[in-house]
Amino acid sequence: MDEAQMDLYRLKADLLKAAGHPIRLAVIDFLRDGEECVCRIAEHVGAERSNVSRHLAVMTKAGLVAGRKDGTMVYYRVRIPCVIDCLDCIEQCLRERVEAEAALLNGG
Amino acid sequence: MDEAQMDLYRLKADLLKAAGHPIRLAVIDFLRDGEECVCRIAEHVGAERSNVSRHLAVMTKAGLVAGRKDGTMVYYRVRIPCVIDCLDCIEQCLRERVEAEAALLNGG
DNA sequence: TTACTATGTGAGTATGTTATCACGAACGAG
DNA sequence: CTCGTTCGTGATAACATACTCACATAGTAA
Repeated sequence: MDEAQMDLYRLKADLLKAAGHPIRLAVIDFLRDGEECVCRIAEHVGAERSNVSRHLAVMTKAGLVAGRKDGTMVYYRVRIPCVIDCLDCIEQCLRERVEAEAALLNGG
Repeated sequence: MDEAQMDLYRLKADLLKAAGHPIRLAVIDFLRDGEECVCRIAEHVGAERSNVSRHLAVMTKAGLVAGRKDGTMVYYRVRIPCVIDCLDCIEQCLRERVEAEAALLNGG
């Protein structure tokens, strides 16, 4: 097991962990169409602002999103465009799994 | 925020969390070309068998992999084919991020 | 039967994550 | 200036995860 290869796995795992929370997925989805302030994000996902702020910090550290300050507001946006595609791919995985389970139940 | 939508986010997050560990990513990568027993997996990723066994249990619960018993051995395989594509997509995200950072350093 | 192997699991410890509350810094309005 | 808003963060508690060791189970082989 190559150590450089293991480092790549670590980077990938960090990215996956940063995305692996329902609130954070909801945030990313909300930012699909453009930037939003923390206040609106918190309202949309139905969580406390301080909590959302921490989730945004986690995603910022992972490079998933980025914030832009404007007065008292901070507007966040998705930083890597293909993250959206990845999440759609995950949803496809979920559908595949559900279909496989259904096939199993039908004696496939 | 729709409750059904939140449930979908929870499912996605569970899948992402199940994949979000370097050892587990190494295992999935190792299983690209077919099934392998726990013994060989543990040897390949350089971790204790009991530890690998637990990681496999996590991934099995999430539906990422599945095991097949044959004598004393248990052979694991990737259960959802498109998981492989997803991970390649994640790697692409990593590359995009690195390029964005490089562009930033070059004054882009 | 005994000896050996492969696998999984209970117990314990260490570490990491999440949510909440209270607070402070930064900014705009008046 | 003061007041209210937005945002982030320290402290804490509750919870989840990861790893190791020792052991149990289930199978193979002699």
